[in-house]
Amino acid sequence: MYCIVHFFGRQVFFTRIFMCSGVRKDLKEARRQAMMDAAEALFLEKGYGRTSLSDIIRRSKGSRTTLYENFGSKEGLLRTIIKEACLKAQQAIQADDKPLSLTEESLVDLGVRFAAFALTPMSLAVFRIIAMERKLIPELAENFFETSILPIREQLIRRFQNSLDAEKLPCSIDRVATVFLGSILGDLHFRHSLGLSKDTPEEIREHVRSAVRIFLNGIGGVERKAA
Amino acid sequence: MYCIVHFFGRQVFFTRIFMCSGVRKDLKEARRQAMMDAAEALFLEKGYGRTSLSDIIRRSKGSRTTLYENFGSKEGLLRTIIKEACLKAQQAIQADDKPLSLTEESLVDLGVRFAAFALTPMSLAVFRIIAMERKLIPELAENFFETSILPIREQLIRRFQNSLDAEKLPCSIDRVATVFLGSILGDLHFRHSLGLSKDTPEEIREHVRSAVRIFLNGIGGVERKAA
DNA sequence: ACTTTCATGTACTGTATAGTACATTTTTTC
DNA sequence: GAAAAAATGTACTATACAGTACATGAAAGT
Repeated sequence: MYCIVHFFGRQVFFTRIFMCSGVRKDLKEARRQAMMDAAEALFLEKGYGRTSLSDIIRRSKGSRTTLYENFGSKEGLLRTIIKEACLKAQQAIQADDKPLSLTEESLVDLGVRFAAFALTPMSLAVFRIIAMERKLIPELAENFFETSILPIREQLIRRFQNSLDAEKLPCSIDRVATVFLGSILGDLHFRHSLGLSKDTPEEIREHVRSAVRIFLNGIGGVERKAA
Repeated sequence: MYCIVHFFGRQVFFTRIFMCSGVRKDLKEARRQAMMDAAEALFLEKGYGRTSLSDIIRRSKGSRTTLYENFGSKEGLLRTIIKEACLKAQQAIQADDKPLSLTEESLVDLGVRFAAFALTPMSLAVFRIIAMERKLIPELAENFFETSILPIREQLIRRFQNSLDAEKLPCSIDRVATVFLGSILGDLHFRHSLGLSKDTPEEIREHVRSAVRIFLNGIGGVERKAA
């Protein structure tokens, strides 16, 4: 048995593999994975509509037949990619479930990790694709939201419920969490979605720090200043 | 002279017009406008990639030749539509330049008008299209940002400069304005871009009110609470 | 009224592409 | 080691579409 392994960026696949028995499934799986990697890369790069199956086949060094056996159609491939992306997002977020105290530093850290995740080329591309193809895959749009933003919001809500006096807040805990996340991500996500700017990690941290400061003041329960 | 006027939804165009002299230019302009209306509607509905020129020609009851004479190419048509949308946005925002005091009611009103504008099907569609085609029309992406978000932010910044003591703020005035707008729009725009939910005006107002309250507390300049 | 000019409509071309059918190669089974 | 089964590669089909060329028809000038 021998195999030739190609490296294409972060993408690994096998060709010309003469195997001992029982390895077939692995090969099939490897091909499938190679196709998904290629499709993912191309969808991120050019979007769903502009990516042709031939592109994907070329890049993955696979074949049309294999693609159709694994995914059934172009749409099937898209669904698989998006689902996988959601799964990855979920795992990344769960792995990131650090204990959270309501100090500036702690919230800034949470915010920066959240922003860093949401501004990943991957996250942005998935967002764009779903925004565009939302009529094709509406249930995956929900899935995306539920596995990316919602877990973080719920983590925040739990934390707030334990530490904040709901009576003294200017609005419900749910809204507090929503407003907080929005203030962190709103501007950044909007600009990055449009490909307008690529803020440095330092700039992002500074922005998040500003948002956190205003937020912590904001839920402090002191009387407002009118001008 | 007589003309037959067709109504197709909000779209008006003329066919079979036998005119007195000098009206030709008007007809040409009407045709051009009909095409832009049709293209706009279709781009909003199906996106740029999924809309074919034949669709647009059919819907506008115009002809291929006219389309190419007016816009040169499909991309030219897209550019025209986006530019026009930016222009409309700019006008809508300028018309909306009410005097602003830093009271809760005043900021809620501003926020609600801002959100209402940004969550318009039109605004969302333009956003989606630019996000998707940003590599085709990068300068229009900038243009979009500069004519939609930026004017409002600058209006806020001017207002803040007049009324707030920069020394007492937790961060620069620019960031204050950015964070404020983000806290209002972040969550709403994200969900609406994905087509996930259609909040009622009441819900939007409640959300904006929450954001404004937290914000006004937040810039109050009091010491933060740590937990 | 006749010609010129401009606007419009339509038929066509070349290309790209999703999906299918079949041929080829590799692995398993006996 | 030959036949069967499975996986893979490739050639093809049908279609959709952007863009072009040309034909048709109406208004303007004289």
